[in-house]
Amino acid sequence: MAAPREPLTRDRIIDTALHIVDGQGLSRLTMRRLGDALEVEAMAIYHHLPRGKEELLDGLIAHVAALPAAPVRPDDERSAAGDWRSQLREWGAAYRARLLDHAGVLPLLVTRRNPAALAATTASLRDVLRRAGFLDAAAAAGAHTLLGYVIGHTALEARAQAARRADDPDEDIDWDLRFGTGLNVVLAGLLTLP
Amino acid sequence: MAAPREPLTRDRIIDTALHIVDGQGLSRLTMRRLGDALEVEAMAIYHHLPRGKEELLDGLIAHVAALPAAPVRPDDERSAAGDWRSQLREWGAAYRARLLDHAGVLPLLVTRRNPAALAATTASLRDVLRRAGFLDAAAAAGAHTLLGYVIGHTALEARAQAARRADDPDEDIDWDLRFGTGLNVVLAGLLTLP
DNA sequence: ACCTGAACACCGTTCAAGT
DNA sequence: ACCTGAACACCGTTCAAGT
Repeated sequence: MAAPREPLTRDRIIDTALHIVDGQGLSRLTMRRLGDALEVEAMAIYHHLPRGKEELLDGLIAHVAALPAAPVRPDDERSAAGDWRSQLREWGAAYRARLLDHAGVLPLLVTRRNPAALAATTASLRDVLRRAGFLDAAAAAGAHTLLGYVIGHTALEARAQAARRADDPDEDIDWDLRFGTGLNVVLAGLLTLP
Repeated sequence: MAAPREPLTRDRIIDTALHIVDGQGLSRLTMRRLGDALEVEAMAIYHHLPRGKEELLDGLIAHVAALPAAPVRPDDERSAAGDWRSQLREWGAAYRARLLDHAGVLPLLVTRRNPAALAATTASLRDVLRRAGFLDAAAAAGAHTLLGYVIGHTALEARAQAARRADDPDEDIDWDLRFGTGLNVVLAGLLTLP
């Protein structure tokens, strides 16, 4: 008797696709290979993702990029004024780690596809800054500055790690330190906003 | 008599490819279409770019991303101390404009391909900061912070512009202003570096 | 040296058909 | 409702052949 196959699901499809991207790279993600990994014909995927590969890539972005900055408790009394800096430092470290874990998805984040995928994260950053006392306009601009830095700097890091090989060890950068330094620069600069 | 065809050249190939990407998007850049645009069979391209499409994309990145921050004159006496800020503001505006002009190449900048393409730009930024009086370590970190911000924020902008349509005018962001605000945040924060 | 033609092993996707 | 098989219009690339 055949093993009772797990039913095909949108979530399971996207999880499996992410696994392929993480393990073999974005260019190896094909509908046929994804079908193989799901033990199904490639065409079955279209039943759950009618827009095909476009929808699959949109799903990958949404899965990786939606990491909010604010903790679940929206009005934590214990968070002293000024604590927003360490909260954003923690968020930045977590977001960077997530992007590096799924570095194959990074190029998709810079495409015009699924532009809404970062809306929740941006809104969350804006809220943190607003609660810290920033005016609306400053909070909105600060959120974009922060997110832009984190995504861009992490992209530079991912690129540089590809160049690091035995015959080119002259550039020996501590990326943990460098990311933290830059994040502190941005956080310090936010204080100059009106 | 047939028109004397312009000889095929590495530069002409990459220029034509960039034209296709700018006009039709990265996904429409195929070796066959590129051959058509060059009035040549696609296979002729391989004679000038032996590594094929990989080398073509590497060339696109190098062509778009290598915009130095320092002017040609490396030791301009007239540049007063403190003028480095406006110099970096000008560079940032120019770099952003270039990335937006070739937004289709942006995803390639976040891939692991051609990791050396940003080396010249990074070195140039480091030099500007060093001449402004920053210590070596601070100049290196500051260069990455700046470049990361500019690339990341511009990527956010390119994404957002894809979402802007008639039925979604609630988010009406002045991106020129927003980019400048964030750049000023980063520049102000650099002053906190040792 | 430079380009072509034909061929190979792949793609994403449609569509009628099965259960 | 959910999946399959065959087919279509494409890809990137190799390789022998032309000039």
